[in-house]
Amino acid sequence: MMQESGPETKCNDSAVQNGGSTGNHLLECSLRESRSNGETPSLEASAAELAHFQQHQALQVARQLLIHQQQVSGGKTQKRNDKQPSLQVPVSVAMMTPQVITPQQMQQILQQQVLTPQQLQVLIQQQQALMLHQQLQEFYKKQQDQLQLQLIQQHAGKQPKEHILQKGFWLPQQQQQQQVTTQQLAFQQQLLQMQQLQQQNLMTLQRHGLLSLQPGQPSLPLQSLAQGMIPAELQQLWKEVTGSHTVDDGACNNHSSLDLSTTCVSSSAPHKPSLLLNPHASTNGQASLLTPKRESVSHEEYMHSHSLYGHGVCKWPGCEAVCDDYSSFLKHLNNEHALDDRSTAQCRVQMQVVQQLELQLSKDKERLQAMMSHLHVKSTEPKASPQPLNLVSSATLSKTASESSPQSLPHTPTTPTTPLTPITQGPSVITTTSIHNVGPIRRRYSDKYNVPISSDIAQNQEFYKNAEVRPPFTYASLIRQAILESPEKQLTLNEIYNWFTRMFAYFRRNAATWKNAVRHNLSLHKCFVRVENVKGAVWTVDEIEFQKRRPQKISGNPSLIKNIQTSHAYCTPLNAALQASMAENSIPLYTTASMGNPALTSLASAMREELNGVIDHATSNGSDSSPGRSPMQAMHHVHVKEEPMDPDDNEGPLSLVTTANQSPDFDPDRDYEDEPVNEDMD
DNA sequence: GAGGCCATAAACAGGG
DNA sequence: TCCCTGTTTATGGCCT
Repeated sequence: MMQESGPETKCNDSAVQNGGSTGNHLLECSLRESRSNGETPSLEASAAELAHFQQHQALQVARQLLIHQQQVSGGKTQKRNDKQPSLQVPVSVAMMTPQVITPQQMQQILQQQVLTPQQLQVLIQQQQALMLHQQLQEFYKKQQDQLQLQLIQQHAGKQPKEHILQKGFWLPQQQQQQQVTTQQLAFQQQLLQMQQLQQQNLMTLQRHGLLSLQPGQPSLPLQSLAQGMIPAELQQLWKEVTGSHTVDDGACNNHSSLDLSTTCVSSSAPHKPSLLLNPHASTNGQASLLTPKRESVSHEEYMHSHSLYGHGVCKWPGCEAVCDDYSSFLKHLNNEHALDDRSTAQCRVQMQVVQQLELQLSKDKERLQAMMSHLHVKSTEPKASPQPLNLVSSATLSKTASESSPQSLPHTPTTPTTPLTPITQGPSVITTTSIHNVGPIRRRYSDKYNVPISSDIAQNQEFYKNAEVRPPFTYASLIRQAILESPEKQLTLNEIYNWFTRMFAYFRRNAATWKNAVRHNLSLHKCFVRVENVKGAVWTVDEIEFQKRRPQKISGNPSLIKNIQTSHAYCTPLNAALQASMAENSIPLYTTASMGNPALTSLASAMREELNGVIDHATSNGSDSSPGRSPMQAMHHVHVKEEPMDPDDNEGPLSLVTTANQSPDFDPDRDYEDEPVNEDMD
């Protein structure tokens, strides 16, 4: 009745002409499939209704995306008859990639290795967003035309015969006319409903973490939604670059719907979703709201791909609810973080955080460029890895990791996360190596140097847990940290092993090697005391011995002092710069910044610790200048809690119990020993 | 170049 | 016998 063959064929053709992207192709397949079900005239009406419904679904998503783009591009009032083909590229995208890059150009970029995988990912996502936008513009326009045409046809009653199928019976003529009017009303109601749903969907997108992107990435939900619509070449390129597990884009699985099924699906009839957003390229291990349930992809693979879920904990800002498995997490997500005022407010806050981070990043990048140009420092790694913005020399991480891992551990720049700066593009920071050292260095830091191991581990806990990167600390420092983190300040050897494997992904390999080293260090260093226990033997830390390890040299060797001071002097202005930048961008340290944002939390923590260190450093220079106490010891003094000291002991911070467990990420009430340990990985 | 620190490897012994 | 734990020695790299 609706003469649907014409417009739909046009629509399909246009979809193919637009590059045959996966998403449109899926939609087209779906539409075509639905039409194929209604070949006989008697079924034409129902088929049309089905197609209508599917179009309605597709239109919802399309409009939702367009509206978001309108909001991004200036908050223009949405018009239902938005037929303007003008491409409103989001600012963040337009700034980066004003044009769609062809696959050939992308290939060229890849061959030239100008970009890091992270940069490439961002670029690809931007490209996806652009292409999706274009496709959706066109698709949406055609859908609008088609819908209007249908409305006009219904209204004018020009159909030769109106076969309205309702409940399986043919209606009399009066009922048919009434049905037409009813349809019109329903149609208008649907259109109104669409607008409401668009808003809901948008909020759901934010709720599902789409806006909690890493700094440097455009805060654009489209990039995730667009992942199913990239051209095959880009997908292939991206597969090659990231090696990420992607799902083959051949089959259309109706279970491959969205995590936001609560809105998209529930808002419609329980039909098979016609628009499938392909969960392609869970890029960078980062989250997408897409939680495909395809059988070809293991469920656990995607457990780690949801940015709101990690290590069995809901990462919704301020939540941290423990979810045993992914399904329980989803239940929790839908129950506890449903669309309400609170979640909406949190989303807004998160949006602001992301925006501020992006702003901060851009400013700091400019500042960095100015600094580097001023210092004539050659950009360390223009195509290289995201350097961790670690107060430890980031080069140490990679250097030591690569150096002492003959098994060629994957210390690639594409590790899941990096300390403090999960994704940065280009040289994020001037490392100490790039300034002070030329060539490889090998240095590991004990607590006696300028970086408290507790704070570093606490700040980069997730990084160390996930990335097989060697921590830049000695075995002795790590062992000590493990012992001091324990409630009773004593651990058995096996518990030390467990701490290593639990805290560091690096130590989940080559167990024989590092375990031997642990035993060796325990025996070798006098600071580790073996105490016979009822259950066996436990190891404790003799802080006196630990602090005495190299006091004379540090206090007596001017070069060492200078080195430490240099390091310290380097860290302090860095944090000052960070603080200034955050202040400049009005990022409160302990409010929104720390609200579920590990990066900012870490920054704040690092700055807090560093400021403590500076204060204490100044104090120690003045009053506490006892010989044998290194500047680091003085700094460390901030992080230690003095216990009743032996009055006869004048050796400085003796009998100290570090308060490492007061680090931001440490939960003193948490029984780490009860946690599952990767014993099987040995 | 010497000395120290550290990582790694290995041998060895004792106990469960 | 095997494994775990603990000790000791040797070697090499890196740094000061």
